[in-house]
Amino acid sequence: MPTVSIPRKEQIETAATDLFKSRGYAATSMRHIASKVGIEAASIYSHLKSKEHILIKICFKMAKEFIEGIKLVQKTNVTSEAKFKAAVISHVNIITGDIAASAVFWNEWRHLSEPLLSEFVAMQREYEQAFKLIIEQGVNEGVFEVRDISFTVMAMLSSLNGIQKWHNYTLPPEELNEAFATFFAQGIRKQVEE
Amino acid sequence: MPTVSIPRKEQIETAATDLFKSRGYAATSMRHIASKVGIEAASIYSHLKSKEHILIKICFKMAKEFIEGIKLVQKTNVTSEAKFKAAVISHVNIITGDIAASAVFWNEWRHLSEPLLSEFVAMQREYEQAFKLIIEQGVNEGVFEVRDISFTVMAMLSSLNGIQKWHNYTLPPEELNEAFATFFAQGIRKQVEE
DNA sequence: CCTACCGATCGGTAGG
DNA sequence: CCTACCGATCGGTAGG
Repeated sequence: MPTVSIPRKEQIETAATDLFKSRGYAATSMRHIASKVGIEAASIYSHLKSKEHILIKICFKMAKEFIEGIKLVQKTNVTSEAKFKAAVISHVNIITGDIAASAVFWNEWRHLSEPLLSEFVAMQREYEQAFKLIIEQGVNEGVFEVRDISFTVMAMLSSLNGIQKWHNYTLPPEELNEAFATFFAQGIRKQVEE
Repeated sequence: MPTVSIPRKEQIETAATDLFKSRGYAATSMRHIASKVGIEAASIYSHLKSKEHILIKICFKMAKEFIEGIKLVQKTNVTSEAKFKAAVISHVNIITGDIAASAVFWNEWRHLSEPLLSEFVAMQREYEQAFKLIIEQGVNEGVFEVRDISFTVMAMLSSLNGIQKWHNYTLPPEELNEAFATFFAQGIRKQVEE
């Protein structure tokens, strides 16, 4: 039974992603990546154009996944609370689906150079905006109540994107979903009396 | 009226903190720091031992502030909800008090080397533990209800420590306090009926 | 995919 | 606080 070997290009990208997460992009050298794969640094350039191109691929792959996820949620025809929870769950699933890439996406994007840097930031804003709209809908329907929508979105996204730093995964991914969705939904639910 | 000049050592530390925040520790060179202060790189060593010593000072200064803050809260004799809110407010105040140092504290500590690295991590754990105890108290008194205390603490701290990345400070610091305290307290408050 | 190598830059020291 | 400099390491290329 011959095992299907992983393409070298993918091996390099995976090794780089792990190293970018643990050491940071700037502190990771092409020699570190090559050594992890078992080849020489110069050989990487047979498969990939540059160190930054690896970073670009990781960052934009994740950004696209997040945006795609929330667009799917927007199209569904459910209550605003269900939509909100679905958006949170989508986000958690993408992160737990690739923790290393999520860490690079969140911590290393500043090392992108123009014009891709601006393009990346624009995608982040687009994503935040989509989240805002979902919350706004709930506010208009009287099920949510927030002090400031921008605050709420930033607080939530910081929390979710912080998962990649947790030393302590007490909950399995499926439960993490629900825990976040409930925690946040309750945090913005309109209080009947206080 | 002679202006009191800021000591060169402090100037260097401030410049370094800002650069560590914006470029990251690894991507910041002693020449960058020196240039920002207006001296030569070699001159920094008349004031400071090494690049890592600057990082050490920033990280431990912040860690101590956080621990000191929550210890003060623990000593107060108020309801568990008030104590919880005070702990959140203490955290927000420390961050907004020095955003750049907070960013370095949260994003760059992995560049510390042993044995200080382990010491730093132990301080983070101590802080998390203090937060857990406050929540536990509220759970035992029947005012809070959480799925998992570790989850709650990690989710909250990720959110709070994420403030330094916000591009969007919609709320002034005093309101940020209250917004966080209310958002989280509501997120863990025991629900009468659902 | 390798060997051999490039110019640039790094943290830090010597000596004043 | 500066000039001059050290060995190490960097991202990347030439040529096979």
